[in-house]
Amino acid sequence: MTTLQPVRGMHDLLPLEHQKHSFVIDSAKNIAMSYGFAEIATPLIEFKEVFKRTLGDVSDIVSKEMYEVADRGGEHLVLRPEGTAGVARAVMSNGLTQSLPLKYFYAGPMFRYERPQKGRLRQFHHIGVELFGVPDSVGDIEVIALAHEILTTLNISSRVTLEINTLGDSESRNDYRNRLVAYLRDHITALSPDSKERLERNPLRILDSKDEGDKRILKNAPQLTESMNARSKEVFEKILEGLKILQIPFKLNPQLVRGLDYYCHVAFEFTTTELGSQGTVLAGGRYDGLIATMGGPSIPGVGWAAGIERLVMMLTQEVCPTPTRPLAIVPMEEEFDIYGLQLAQTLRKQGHIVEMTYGGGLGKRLKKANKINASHALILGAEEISSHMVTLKNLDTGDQVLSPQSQVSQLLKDKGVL
RNA sequence: GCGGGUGUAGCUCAGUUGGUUAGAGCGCCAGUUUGUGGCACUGGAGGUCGCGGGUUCAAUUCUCGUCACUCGCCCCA
Repeated sequence: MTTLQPVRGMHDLLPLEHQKHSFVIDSAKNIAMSYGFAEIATPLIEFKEVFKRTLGDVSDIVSKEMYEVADRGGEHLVLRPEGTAGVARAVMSNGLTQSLPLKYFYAGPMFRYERPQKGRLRQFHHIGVELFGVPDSVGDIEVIALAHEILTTLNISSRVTLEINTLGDSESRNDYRNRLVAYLRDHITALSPDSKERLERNPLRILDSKDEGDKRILKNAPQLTESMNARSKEVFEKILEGLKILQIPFKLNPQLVRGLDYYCHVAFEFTTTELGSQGTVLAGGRYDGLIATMGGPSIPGVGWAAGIERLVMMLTQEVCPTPTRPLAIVPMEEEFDIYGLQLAQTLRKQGHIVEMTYGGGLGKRLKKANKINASHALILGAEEISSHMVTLKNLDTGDQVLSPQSQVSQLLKDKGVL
């Protein structure tokens, strides 16, 4: 029995669920394309270095959450834990840095060796966008506007809050980091065990600690804004101004920081209270140093990623498209099946969705037609076949008419049925 | 990685203070209906009570372990 279980934290996507995933992906992709973003796909497996260098050695993702595989040549490979580093790698591998800007959309599975929960799986799915080569705030604004539009189309933007903050440029960020560490060192004995450890590895993350004691200490801690230099402040102001003009509501959150090393300047998250402790639905920011960190030229970038499973959990019934009802081919006897297949083929070419019914007589097959939620049954008995006719039965009203096979498509289209 | 909860039919859940053949609703299959489905009625299939060890004359029930899911922490989308 155990071997029939899927691997922990990895789920099958059955048709009902898969439809929702596809709906999210297709909606997002279409909107992204209307902004000029083009779809890209990178391998699921990369050299470990790709993530180690970009995400930062101290991040949990790199230090303990990567699925590692050694290939037969002894290379250290990993299943990708996120999409940005792979896309950045592809940009360089393919020499795409020559014609900027680059605007990419991607969707696909990611892998993290974490303890599964609702909305947090070991194999999960992201959609995301990356914009390379635009240093100005328009880039940030546009990318956030794109995110907002996708969430609006999926009908979840009203149940989500855009939280936004700036980490400043590296000068500002380093200055703040030093001041924060100095302050916290004075209070180290009162810090929670988690935060004591973070003080060494990733002090900025202490800012969103949920520990009450930590929160008390942080009340008097130096503020990020105090360390912002003039340019960093100006850049951030411009972004906020742009969001206001585009009427995208946001909430400043000075505690919002990023776990991953490559972020600078703006950081943002669309969060919800509907998903328990997995409140972040879409998150991103600017990563001007990323390409350079990987050994490429200094090319700025900004982007975001969203968890498809989390988006799917927030979908409401109304937005999910209901699949078009099929037409059911109902041959009355097995020997007529082949005529049914012929008719089905013709109708599909004319744009209809057509399903065969398999096995049994008329009664049984109508039952099956009903079960697949067909709108009409196309009945083929001895009489119909000898005269090239078909009985078209409306399964909602029970009405039926005899029609020449060659005219049944037109008949349906006249009634508005595809 | 740490702490708590849960696990009985395909699904949602009853139940057993440890005792013979473990139940319901929905779903599924068949029949009433061999050229007419849905509704109704009748019948049927489907469970090693998550898995493994321990206690006991006897374990689905008590106990330990394990796996999965779930809630919180960590982290993150």
